[in-house]
Amino acid sequence: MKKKPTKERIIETALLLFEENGFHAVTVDRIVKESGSSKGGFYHNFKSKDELLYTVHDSFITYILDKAEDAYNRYSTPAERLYETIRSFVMMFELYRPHVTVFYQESLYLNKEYFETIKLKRRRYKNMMFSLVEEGIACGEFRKEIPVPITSMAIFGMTNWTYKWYKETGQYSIKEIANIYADLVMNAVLTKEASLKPEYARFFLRSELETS
Amino acid sequence: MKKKPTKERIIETALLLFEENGFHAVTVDRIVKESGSSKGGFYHNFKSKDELLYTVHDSFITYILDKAEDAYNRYSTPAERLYETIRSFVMMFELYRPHVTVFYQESLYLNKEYFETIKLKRRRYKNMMFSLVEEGIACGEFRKEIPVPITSMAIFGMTNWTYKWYKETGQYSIKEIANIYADLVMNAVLTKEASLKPEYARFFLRSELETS
DNA sequence: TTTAGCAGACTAACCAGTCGGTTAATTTAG
DNA sequence: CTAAATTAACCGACTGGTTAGTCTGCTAAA
Repeated sequence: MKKKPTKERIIETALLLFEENGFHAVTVDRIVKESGSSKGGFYHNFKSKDELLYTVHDSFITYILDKAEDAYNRYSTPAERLYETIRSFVMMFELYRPHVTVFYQESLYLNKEYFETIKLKRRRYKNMMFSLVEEGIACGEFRKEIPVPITSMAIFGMTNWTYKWYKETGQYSIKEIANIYADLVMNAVLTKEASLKPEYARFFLRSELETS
Repeated sequence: MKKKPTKERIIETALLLFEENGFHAVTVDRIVKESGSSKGGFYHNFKSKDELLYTVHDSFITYILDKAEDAYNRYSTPAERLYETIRSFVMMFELYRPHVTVFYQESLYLNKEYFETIKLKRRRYKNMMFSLVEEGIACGEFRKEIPVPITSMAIFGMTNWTYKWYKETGQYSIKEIANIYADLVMNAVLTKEASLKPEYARFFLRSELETS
């Protein structure tokens, strides 16, 4: 049984403590104690408590940017891309819910320089969603009466909010939730014609009656 | 020119400071200074810094519960009730955005007893949304394949998230945003038949072409 | 020998809350 | 109505506890 490196142990412990108690309510002494490390160990691996917070932020946004680019490259129509982006984002909560919580809850407390770096990556993610919706409207798959920025932020809100309530032990699996969210969004944005395309039928949930 | 009472001035100042900097990054000394009061004035009006945080929380949740009950009583079909609830919720941001920010951002730091009180009211609001969706499915206006809890939380997420990005100076007015959100949700949840009812036509945005 | 990694006692700064005192309003007594 | 007494509202210097970060030193690997 080989022990994980100190740095990793500190990050993992801090992540869970920050999630539950908030950045300011968690002391370095507590992180150090619960991760089985020491003040010396902590400040050997991190310049400051702020740098630790930044590390947690960056690991998540880097991961999710990667996933979104992936969904974009694997599919060719806006409808498919949006569908996959939403599903992969929601399914990410299985592994990264604590990261997301800290990301959205504690970013206020990031130092100015750290905050700027994160903001850039965050903006890149936002722009990807805007483009997705814009392309969908441009090619006639999405309804043209829904404005790009508001629709995009609505989708973000719906998916991001999951961190506030999702529990692994809940009655719906993360995959089911992902499919429901994707269904809701596709119903909300697709034009009538696009939603009737047989190759897009897979986007929609089926009611029990239809299956019989 | 009569001055507002100390208590109000403290609440208003604290609200803005908490919103921008977070509860723990704002000291009582700073609140006192920027509101033109003093330590004595502060502790005369509040038992503790925690009680001030509670006051801010309670004023918002009480207001929004009221609005939701109102929307419920003024209309008689689930579709109309949901439509109005969403619109009144989003329009609330015009006045209460700082409250909402503090409500969702700093509730971690509420004392146990205070937190319990707020949790009860929060739960009442959640239950209202669940009932709304449930009744819509039961009477056949909403699609029966969308599960009540997930759909409800999706609607919450979409609307609540607004506090993260809404600016009064943005290109869309709060009323426009409210109408767009309501359109998206109605498209997502209504059955085909319900959405064709002429009395529900007002729920949907019209594209420029249709108006000519 | 050197140095990376870590341990833990120590410190300086910060901050929520206290306390003794002041002023202004309201109530009571004559 | 007037003076005295009481209370509400407020002021700001001070304190005691807390906490991020430092520093000296130890151990084991290179």
